[in-house]
Amino acid sequence: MKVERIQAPRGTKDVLPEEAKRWRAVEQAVDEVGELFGFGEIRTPAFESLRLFKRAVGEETDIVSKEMYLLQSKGDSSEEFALRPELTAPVVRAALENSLLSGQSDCLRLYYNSQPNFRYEKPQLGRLRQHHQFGTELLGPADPFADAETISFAIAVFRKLGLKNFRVRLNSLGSPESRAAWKEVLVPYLRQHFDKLSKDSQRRTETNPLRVLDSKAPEDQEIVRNAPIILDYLSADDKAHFTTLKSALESVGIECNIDPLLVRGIDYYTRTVFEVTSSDLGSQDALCGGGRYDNLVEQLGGPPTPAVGFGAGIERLLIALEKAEMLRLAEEQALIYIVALGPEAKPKAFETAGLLRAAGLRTMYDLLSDRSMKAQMREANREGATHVYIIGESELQDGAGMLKNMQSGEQIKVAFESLVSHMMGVGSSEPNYIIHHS
RNA sequence: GUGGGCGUAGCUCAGUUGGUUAGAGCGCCAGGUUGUGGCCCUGGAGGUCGUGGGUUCGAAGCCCAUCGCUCACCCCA
Repeated sequence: MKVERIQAPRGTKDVLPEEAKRWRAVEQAVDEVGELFGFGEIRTPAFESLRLFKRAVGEETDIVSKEMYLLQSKGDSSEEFALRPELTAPVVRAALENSLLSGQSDCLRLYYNSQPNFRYEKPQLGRLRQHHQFGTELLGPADPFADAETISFAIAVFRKLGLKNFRVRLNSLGSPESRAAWKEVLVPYLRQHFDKLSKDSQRRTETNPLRVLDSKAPEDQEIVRNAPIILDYLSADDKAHFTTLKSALESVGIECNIDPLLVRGIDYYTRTVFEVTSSDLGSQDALCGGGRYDNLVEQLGGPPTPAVGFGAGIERLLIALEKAEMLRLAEEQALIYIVALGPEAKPKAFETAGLLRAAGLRTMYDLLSDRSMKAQMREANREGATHVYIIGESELQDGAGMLKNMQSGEQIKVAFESLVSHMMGVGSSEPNYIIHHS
């Protein structure tokens, strides 16, 4: 009988047990940093009203115009939905919907962890159709230290995980007024060199001139290099904001590369934009991207509320950590493997495992039927058992099993009823991962 | 979306200009040790050569399509 195998959808990945340990290490690090910074966790639905993204991210952006998964809705609702391609808009929506902003003059500090995002793209290493992000959103503060706080949150996670070979790129896109002034100079400049620009950049000159700046096409490089830069068109306030941010980051040892060519593909950004890239990643090298979005909350129907945040890709972070061989998982705590010989021993093994587990001791036993001692021992060894507790016919008779230390090979008889207390002296409660820093 | 590379056992890979029963290492299972793991020795299981067509006396190798991975672009986390 030949049955067609159904595959996982293109651009999605299964996370298997070994890999899942690495995921948990990253997720733990994010939660710890969130705790450390006093941010509260938020989780939002995987799909939202399509209008949310059209309004927030921008209808002309690639993300909205060609990368969204649209959902067909049942019933008579004419509402269209989309799997979320990013998290800032949903988080802002949730904050407004749950009145998190009203009645408090303080700022709202939110973070999210391991949240799936969906974009219909051609898959590549580090570019999936479903990928996961952690990130933050600070709603309320206009202060440049909020920008510094945001970047430093991201860096704290990376440092905690021992990531190296990463670089922070920073730029300011200015307030809408500054940007308009700059565009008035930039667009004529690009038109002036129109013939020499790459096809893509010619198109972008009209649709999204900012994006010409981070073109990688060789023929664009010189034109881009001599193009008017936004930093020269910033208002006094924009400039002061940027300067304060730069020195704040410097004061905590976060090195930034000011990159006037850094633009980002989402419409809502104002002033600060930044990106963290890794040299261990190939062409999809952005680990984290974010910036300030002072007008978005209002655009989504809230009160005028300045805000800043970032999103970071977990799959990419894991690739970078693996390339640099950074994330080492520590050896596990004690593990007891019960070897049961014969059908009479199995119930006793199950019962004993229950007692050990109730006492917080990791315990396993063979789930296959009637396997030889050799097979069970081999599996115990493979699973990394520190101890094996053997229950056979004679052990059942005299009420005591054989406890073997797998490292030394020594074995002693331990009565069924005293096994738990005996093992309690052996177990440890080490954390299940450690991180190497150099 | 555009252009290039790849697809042989669970994994990493061999497979000579198309030529009989498609191989290795690791892993897995069993035996050597009638109730003792790791090391060693012996044996075994496991492959519609990604899938579907085509060319040919004959295809893992050639041609076409398709699926998947991958690299660069586009875009981005």
